[in-house]
Amino acid sequence: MDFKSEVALLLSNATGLTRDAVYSAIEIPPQRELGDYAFPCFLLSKTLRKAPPVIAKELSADPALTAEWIEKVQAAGGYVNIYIDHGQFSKVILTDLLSKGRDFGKTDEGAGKTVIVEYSSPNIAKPFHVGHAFTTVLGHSLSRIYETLGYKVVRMNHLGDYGTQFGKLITAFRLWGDETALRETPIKELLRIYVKFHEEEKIHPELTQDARDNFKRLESGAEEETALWSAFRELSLKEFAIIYDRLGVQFDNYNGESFYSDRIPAVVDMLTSKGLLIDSEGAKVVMLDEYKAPPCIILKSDGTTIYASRDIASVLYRWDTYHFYKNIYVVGSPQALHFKQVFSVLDKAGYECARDCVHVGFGLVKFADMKFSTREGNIVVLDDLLNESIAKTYEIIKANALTRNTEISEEEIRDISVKVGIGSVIYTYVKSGRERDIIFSWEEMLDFEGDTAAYLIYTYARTRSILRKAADLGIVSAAAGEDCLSLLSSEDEYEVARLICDFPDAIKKAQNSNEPFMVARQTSQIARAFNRFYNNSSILSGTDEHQKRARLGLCEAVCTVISIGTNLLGISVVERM
RNA sequence: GCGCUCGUAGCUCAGGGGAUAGAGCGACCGCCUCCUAAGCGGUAGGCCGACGGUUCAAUUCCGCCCGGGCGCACCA
Repeated sequence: MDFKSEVALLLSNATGLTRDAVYSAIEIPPQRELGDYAFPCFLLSKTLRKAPPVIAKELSADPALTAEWIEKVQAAGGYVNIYIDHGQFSKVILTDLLSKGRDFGKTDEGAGKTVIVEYSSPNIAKPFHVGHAFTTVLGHSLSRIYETLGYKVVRMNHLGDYGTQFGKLITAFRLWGDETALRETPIKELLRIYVKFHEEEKIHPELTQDARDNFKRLESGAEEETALWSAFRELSLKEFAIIYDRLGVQFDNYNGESFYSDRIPAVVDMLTSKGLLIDSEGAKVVMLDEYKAPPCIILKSDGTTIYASRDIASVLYRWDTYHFYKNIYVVGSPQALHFKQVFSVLDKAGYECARDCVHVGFGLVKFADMKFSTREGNIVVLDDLLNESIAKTYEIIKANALTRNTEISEEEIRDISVKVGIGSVIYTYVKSGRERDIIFSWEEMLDFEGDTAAYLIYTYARTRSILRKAADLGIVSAAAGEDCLSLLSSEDEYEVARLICDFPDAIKKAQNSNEPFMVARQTSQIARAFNRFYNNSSILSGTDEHQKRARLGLCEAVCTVISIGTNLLGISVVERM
């Protein structure tokens, strides 16, 4: 039973408005004292030609607005405030959750639809930095959110694995490469020779031509060059795999730029045959004035292709292969124009699927007083960030275990540190709207009392601890549908139930706007409400058996929701901390 | 110059036509003989960047301006 839509039904009967119209007009009052649902009467004042407060008064006395779960209906200014029976509300929502368990929030609204999520997409032979982590974390979370709503998700890692830099790498490796180093620390070695190439190039300009020739040979499939390129790619990928493993991320395929390169000529042919390709300053472009965008370059003046052409090829390939419902690109906001151009070109060429392509942008990653021994330039490598976070988390947990004198093994402390340390980094990426720049600050992200992963994980561990204790005491949690659940009618208990009730909706909103933070926010609100309840009420030490079992049921419900929420964000929880 | 985006509490961020604008951090004051005090409560703190417009109602929508960020053809 959905209380809001039941309220809408009653109001619809009383007012003559459609149920949908009422449903969308219903508000949640700003103060608890004002009831649980409110209907603003302003929109009726014109047709009824009465003042809103008058309408509210009349409506609140309407016999149509009665039900056994409605406590009272009260007019307040231009609003009709509806007070529902909190115990019954709690029982209904907890019954729903307890019967579904980890499936709570799942729907099949996406059944039969395929969503492609392109994310992560690092460059081969380059370090994986904190910007890559942003797309990786977002894309991973979005994938899980879509899956929860029944969509089939294809996770694509569009690797930067092609282009003239590979000619340079081949040249450089033949001159200065170290086989052993390449195998041990591939990216470090590749970066080393890449940097050396650029230094040497200044003194020996002939290297540039050699690199170009190598890339040309690679493009035409020459055996030696292809073998080297392939080795660079595979070894880099092996190193990325370690990072993905740490983040708990996986992909369905790694079709990068190289994969699409031989599909570009078809794009050029298609655009040519449709008469969209125009000569401009030596390059071939598609004009996009009607889309209020600058021309999109398809072929450079030297006749070679450019990233826009590759992205167009990839959309067409994906459409042919998956007939996607949505094709999502989790790529930094600065590339907004590029995607607008790519999608516009496809739209202009008559491809309807262009409208189902969406660029999900995100902001910059910044640091507040963090000292990193940055290896190259001012990029921060993700591994360094994770290691540092884990180390600092370890110190905090270790210190706390000592002061609290808990018996906890060194091994377990290490395990908790890894999960909380990595979770803290992930949470920083998903705690606010993705378009915002984010700032890493140890003080903030590792504050165990703030809006952080640690707080969330701690709350989860706390619910687990209570559930374990209850099992020891032989107290059985209330099951779905049990009447004792309606004992959960206090302010604190109702607040938790209400927030849990909104959780599935938060997942849908997150999907709709491609904003994982909506799940993060709802989850953290539930955790906070639970801690308030925990602080004010004793769960296991009461005298009323029914109440104990009901409260334990609430505890179990919160445990389940936090576990679902953190899982959707890609954060791991621990049994105790 | 054009385009996109943002401007809300000291800081980091939610909200998004409607009833007294919220949360976390920080500051101040409190709460453990009791299930994890890594918790909780309270207080202080806002002309929601400025000005106009639409509306019964604007922090929210529209316009203009100011300020920050980003992007504007052969890199990705």
